[in-house]
Amino acid sequence: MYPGITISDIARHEDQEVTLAGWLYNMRSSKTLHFLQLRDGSGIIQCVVYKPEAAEEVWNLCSGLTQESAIRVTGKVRKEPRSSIGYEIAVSKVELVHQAVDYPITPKEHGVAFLMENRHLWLRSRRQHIILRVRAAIIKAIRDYFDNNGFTLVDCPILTPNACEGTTTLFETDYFGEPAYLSQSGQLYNEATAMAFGKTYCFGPTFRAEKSKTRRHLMEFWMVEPEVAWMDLDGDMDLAEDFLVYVVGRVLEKHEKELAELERDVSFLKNVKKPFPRISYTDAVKQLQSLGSDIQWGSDFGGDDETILTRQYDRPIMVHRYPAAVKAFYMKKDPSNPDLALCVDVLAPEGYGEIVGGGQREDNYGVLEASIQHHGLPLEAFKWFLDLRRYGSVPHAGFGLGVERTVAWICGLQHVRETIPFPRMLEKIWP
RNA sequence: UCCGCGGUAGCUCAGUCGGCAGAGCAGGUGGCUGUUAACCACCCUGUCGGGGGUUCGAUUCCCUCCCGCGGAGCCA
Repeated sequence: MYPGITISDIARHEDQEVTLAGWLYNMRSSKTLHFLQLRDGSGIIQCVVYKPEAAEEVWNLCSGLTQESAIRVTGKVRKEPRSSIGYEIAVSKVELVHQAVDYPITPKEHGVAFLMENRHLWLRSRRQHIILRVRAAIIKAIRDYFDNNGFTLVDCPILTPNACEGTTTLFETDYFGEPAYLSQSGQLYNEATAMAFGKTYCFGPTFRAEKSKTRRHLMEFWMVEPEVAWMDLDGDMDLAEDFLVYVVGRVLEKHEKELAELERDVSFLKNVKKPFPRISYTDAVKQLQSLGSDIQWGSDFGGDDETILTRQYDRPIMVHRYPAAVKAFYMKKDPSNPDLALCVDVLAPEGYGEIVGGGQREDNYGVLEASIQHHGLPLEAFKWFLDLRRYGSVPHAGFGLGVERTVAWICGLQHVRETIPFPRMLEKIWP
């Protein structure tokens, strides 16, 4: 058995008798008519049972159907101008495969807590369905961009022996009696693969055990991380800009209708064109202060600062050269001012904030070794990483893009929890 | 971890200045020849988050715990 004709494909079967397999999304009835809304994962179509023309057992079976019961419906595909998809099914036969009892998500309003408890069922709802399809399209566009531009996919390990950056809290697991940690970034391993392949990217889940409880945080999230040998910070910004323009353009090109169904105002997305404003951290701080923020040079932006700053622009902005003191140990210092790191964050507009973080890496053995020690990290754990600076060290750079934040931004969502099928949130790991 | 808001029917919520708990939806029954979160009528539904306290009486006031939501910090 293999699924046959799908609803998305129904236009090619006009005036033919077809059998569709799916679930009953909703039903409305009157004395002589049943309107079955059939959902098959590819779409929803209305199936009409007209009593005077229907077999008695078909009519009676439909009278007892419940929301989300599994059925096979046979009937003729006919053009119907009143239908939102232009077609409906004139039913001749219905087979009940499984009767659902008391499906909890009714076609009415529900609260987020209830829906998250029923996330395994919520995925069947129209809005969630659209969001996850757009997510899939975004991921496809990301892969296509790198695959078509000379990058090799070289994935990084998820189980790691030590903290990559030594800054954030990691999930610890037991690795045959030794502690191991779930990766929070493929960054360090990516530097090794870039020295082997030139242009690489990794794409997978990453884990942060931080007690973050905001609309922008998940404990488990997906990140794509390109890394390029012989690339400096300016090249890194060129790449991030070109990449984001491509991804947003691809989604708009193929999924604008879905975004409209999510009531996304796509005008901001249509502004995602080169060039993105490139603002130094120092200038951004001055700009924020003139806008009323009490931020001081040297501290990282707060959520409000990011929102205030991004609202000044009509497209993503790239803020570069943050104070080295607030950045990771592997960031290369700006030769013209060693208090600054050669790094960049891309901030999405409309208050969505940081979706990309990256920069140029320290390629000098002695400087990197000192930085590891300065950050209080164990040198022996980074021996292999230092090796990359002993054997043909070259300038290199890269960045990481958070998939869920990108999906939230493109879809215009309030919270990242709807951008992944089963979000892992603070102290909430069910379903 | 901290700050704020909340927990009342299966769901979304109202309400009780301390005195028999109430709407809509869902579910059930009946009605309606084209519905689009269909509509109309009737019926059914409660540990008012848990524990303790004050009180003649607590769902309501107080304390405490649990859970949820929003935000901060940190980050993608």
